Amino acid sequence: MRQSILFTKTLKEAPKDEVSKNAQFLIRGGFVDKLFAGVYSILPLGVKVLSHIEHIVREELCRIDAQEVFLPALHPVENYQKTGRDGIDVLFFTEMHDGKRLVLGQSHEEVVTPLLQKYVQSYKDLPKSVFQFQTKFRNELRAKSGIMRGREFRMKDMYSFHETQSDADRYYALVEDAYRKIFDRLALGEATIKTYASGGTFSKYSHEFQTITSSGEDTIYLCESCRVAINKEIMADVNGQCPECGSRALEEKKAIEIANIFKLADRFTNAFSFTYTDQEGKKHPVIMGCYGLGITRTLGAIVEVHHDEKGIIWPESIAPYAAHLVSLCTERADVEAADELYHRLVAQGKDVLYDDRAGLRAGEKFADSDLIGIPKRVIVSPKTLANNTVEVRQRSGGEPEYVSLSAI
RNA sequence: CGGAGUGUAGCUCAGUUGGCUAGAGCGUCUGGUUUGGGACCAGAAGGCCGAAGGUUCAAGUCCUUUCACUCCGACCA
Repeated sequence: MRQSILFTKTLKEAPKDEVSKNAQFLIRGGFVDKLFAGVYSILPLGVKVLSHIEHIVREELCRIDAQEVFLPALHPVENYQKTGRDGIDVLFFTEMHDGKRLVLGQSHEEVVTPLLQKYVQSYKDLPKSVFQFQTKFRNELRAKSGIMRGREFRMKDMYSFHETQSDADRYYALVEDAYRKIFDRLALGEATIKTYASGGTFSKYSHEFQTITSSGEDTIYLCESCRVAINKEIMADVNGQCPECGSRALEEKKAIEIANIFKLADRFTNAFSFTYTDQEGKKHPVIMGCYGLGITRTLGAIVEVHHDEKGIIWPESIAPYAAHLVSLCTERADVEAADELYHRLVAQGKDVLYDDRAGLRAGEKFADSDLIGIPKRVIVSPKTLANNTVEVRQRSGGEPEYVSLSAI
């Protein structure tokens, strides 16, 4: 991608009323734009990062036999009346011309449960797991923390269906393991802590995945030896002890919940009379689990964890581009040499952002490159061309490396 | 929905006890000089001062209403 054709521009200053680092850098770098409180446009660079995050999530979920679907965002209100959730206050309502009431999807139990019901009748049809990437709508009382709490946001949600609770528990553990791998690949593994949280009616606890960051909205208590944490909301229920080792040596941290896993038992399947027939011909309620992972929020969390005073430092796995080719060339012959290098990299299948903008000084280009945060920077200039090299630098710092043009 | 704060140029902000023909920096456009860390010089364009009422000879400035945004609560992925 030639940077000269990119329609977004970087900003020198952050919008005055954005406080959170994720919002400041994502807006300044041209990854997102705020339309109004809690509602953001995702711009070309942001789309690249988001799609890389989703690619990783998709790969790991497919490994545990989950199947991708894409469910509607418009839901008939009747489904919520069946589950008794038509009164919850985060729902956005709208209606059709004939007055039929609709809900803008805030979650998809009310859609996915009757969907699977159409295909699952027998124990032979279980277990099943489906997931999607969706825009969720939640009428938050207050949007805040940049893209971390929006009224419209992207989320991966997954639902699994089982014969028994023990099979659901087995899958729950598989999802936990898949999430661990996802967070490792997103360079959030270190900072992301499995956290005990309130479980609702059907299990003692649910589990959240909390990324430790000062801009987080949740307070968790971290047990260093187990690397698990307890959400403040249930500290009283666990008597202030780590549920795994009983330790009381817990450290208070601010964190942002980027994912959760939840046992639903027959909470939703009962509402739709969703049963399966076992070997003896008896009917049983299908047992469900649900597993959320906030894609937009994860994007924000990664920026919160990986930045310095100059800008974002993307992990390689999700960087918008594999490399930032920064040209400082002005003379025609040099510019042509830089162009040629860019075309060579593209021909090699490398996804490169090429700063070919004319008339900018080196300082401006470097500052933009720091802000955008592509981990590898390749500088081509009259100086390097005179030696038949390019200069390669890591965004994270360290000494430059000079690579011969013939080696590229 | 309670508390606090902010709305002035594309962006960040000045604007004193009401006197404004509304400013600066950045960005944009023209020309010139520069060219490895947001450089410099000269010029130009760009504003219904969030919106609606009101007070006044006079309102960006005071009053009322309203809308929006940010932060702190409550609530929530």
